[in-house]
Amino acid sequence: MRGKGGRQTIRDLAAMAGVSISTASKALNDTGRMGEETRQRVKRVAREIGFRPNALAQGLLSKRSFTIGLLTNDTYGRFTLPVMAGVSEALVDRGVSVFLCAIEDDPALGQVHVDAMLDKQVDGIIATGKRVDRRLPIDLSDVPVPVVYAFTEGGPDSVSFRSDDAHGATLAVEWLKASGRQRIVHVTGPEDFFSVRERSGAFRAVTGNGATVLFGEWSETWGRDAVDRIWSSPGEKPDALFCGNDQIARGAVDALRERGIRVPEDVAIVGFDNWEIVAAQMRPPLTSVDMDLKELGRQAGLTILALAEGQPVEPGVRTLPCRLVVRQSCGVGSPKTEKRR
Amino acid sequence: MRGKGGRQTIRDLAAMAGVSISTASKALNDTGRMGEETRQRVKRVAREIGFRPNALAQGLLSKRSFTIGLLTNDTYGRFTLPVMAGVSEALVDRGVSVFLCAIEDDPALGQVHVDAMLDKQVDGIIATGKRVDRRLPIDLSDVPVPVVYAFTEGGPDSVSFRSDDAHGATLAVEWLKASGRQRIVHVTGPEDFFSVRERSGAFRAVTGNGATVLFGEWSETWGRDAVDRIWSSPGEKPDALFCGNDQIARGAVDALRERGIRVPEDVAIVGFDNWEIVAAQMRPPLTSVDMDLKELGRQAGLTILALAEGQPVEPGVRTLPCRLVVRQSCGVGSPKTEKRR
DNA sequence: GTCAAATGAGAAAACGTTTTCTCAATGAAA
DNA sequence: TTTCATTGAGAAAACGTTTTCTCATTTGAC
Repeated sequence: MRGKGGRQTIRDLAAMAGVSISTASKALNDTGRMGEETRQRVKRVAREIGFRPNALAQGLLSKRSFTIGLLTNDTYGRFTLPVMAGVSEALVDRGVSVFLCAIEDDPALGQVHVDAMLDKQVDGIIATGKRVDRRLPIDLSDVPVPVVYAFTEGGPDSVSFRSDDAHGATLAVEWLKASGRQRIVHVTGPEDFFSVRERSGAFRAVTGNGATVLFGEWSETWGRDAVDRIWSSPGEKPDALFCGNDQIARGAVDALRERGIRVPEDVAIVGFDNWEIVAAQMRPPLTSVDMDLKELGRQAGLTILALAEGQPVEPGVRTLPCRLVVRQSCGVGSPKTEKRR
Repeated sequence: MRGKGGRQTIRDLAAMAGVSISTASKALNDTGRMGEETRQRVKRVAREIGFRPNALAQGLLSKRSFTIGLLTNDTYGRFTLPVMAGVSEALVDRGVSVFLCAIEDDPALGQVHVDAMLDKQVDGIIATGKRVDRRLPIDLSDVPVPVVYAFTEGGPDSVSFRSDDAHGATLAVEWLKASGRQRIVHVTGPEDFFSVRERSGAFRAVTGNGATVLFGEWSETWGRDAVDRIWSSPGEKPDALFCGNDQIARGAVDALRERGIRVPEDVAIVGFDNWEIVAAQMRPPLTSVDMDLKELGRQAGLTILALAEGQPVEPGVRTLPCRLVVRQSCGVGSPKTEKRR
């Protein structure tokens, strides 16, 4: 019935149901006036022939395409994928589809994608990236549709979402303290990252003044180097490491093992990002702070939808709480459940 | 000029250029007949006001939306992301945008996404997955638009693309042999994977009959276990391991190091997938077979476009050659370049 | 000067919807 | 019966393009 060359239009439907096009439309949308029997007949025929309205035609008239764009410069997709999943999940049952545009760091490419999306009359654009304190290489401040920023820096007066990294760090430290650790060291990424400063700030605040923070890069190598540096200097050694991401944690655990130091018995480890593919494969599996990027995506999706519908949305930065995903790198005494705020 | 409420339509453009709508349209599309001066004037005004035609209106008329859908059940995006990048790269400068739909393994969700895309009149759908010998949880055999399968099993008479895993395995083995290795063992994933059989088949063919193949799972743990098993059994030890993926390779390297066996001096390692984030962070960095999924995506994109334009495309499975990405896990004597077929 | 061909440009139809307007038929109140 | 409100349903306009027609004017050949 379907299939063969082009879909059924409302004109076909109207003919089959023996009504006019306008009546057919009104029947389907539960608007207008007509006999109940007529309305049901149209609906029944529609169901039978599998009629689905052409969204292009609807969009032309309604000025709503039920389409949004997700712009990202995060090539690996490590941050973008969860965000995308959240956006999609929030919007799919409202009939909204998502254009994904990976623009690397190329402004020209970005412009091409943005233009293509605007031509297609997207109802809004969500900008996302790989770093919360950097802008995308393209200026979205005067595109003619609403824009929401997620995990990337937005312009002034923009609506943006990011995780509450200070909260994440606090969760980690409190967990370590609660499991009896006294001397916690924070091994993290480059200090010019906003999230590094957020996390280390909270770390210092919660641990007290003296606590050590080591800044480096986002790599396993740095995790190993940091451990080497700590354990080859004199003085008391830490009984816990809070690492700035899961890769650093991985490097640290490897280096500890090589030194014959046991995790979690001698040293407990907490990571950041909860990058499943790393955290869960480690031995022992890594307890890690999850930024809940999917939820962030969900909220960004709902917000862009609200904006598209003309609802007012307060500009500003919204931060979302983190979660601690407990695995075995902090000891087995700990409950295995997740901890939420 | 732009921005304020709604974009300029061709009607505005025509008025500003002092011509009729039809003349404006023909001027922009270099069709129809008119004075050269008129044509240029229209184009100039269009440029000045930044006119861009509404793709919804164009699509309504032309039956082409310049939009395609990418359907995937690969949640991590490990395979989907490179494919997506290739698709997008191939299509963006032809004005085609891509809907990304992650459907997990949920048929109902898949149907919702497919329906939404069809409503939006996508010109075609590319189906992609996480495993070459499994179907998506939804039947695409009678959607009314062209479908191309990439890195997932397509129906009979479908057009599909996958990497030539036998070729990849051959590349790996020949590289190891060329660098003087004699006793190569293949440590790979579960035998019920088509790609495992492809690779191990080629491995056996190239190494000669006696060569050992160990089937297991796709994890670091299995890589470690395999090394333990090999080195704790009696007999001559291998001087090279060809691993079924990069995670297995990683586990193997870790286990070897713990045994004091040097990589690459004592044992050379080649991985599969060239998953940058794993392969490049390892120490030593891992030489790995790259399935060139981006190229696969590019070709899928071009193919779906051809189909959308009504060009005939031969059904069947197309396999694409792999590349060997040489890093340091096979010795430094080897050239540092990539090897292609 | 006549006629055919070429040129320049606009009118109108079409794409598939939704929405507003119109109108005839029905029913009820006087 | 007349009048008026209500009901059911269709006609037409609109959304922003592209394309096909039509037509008046100019050009060129004789």
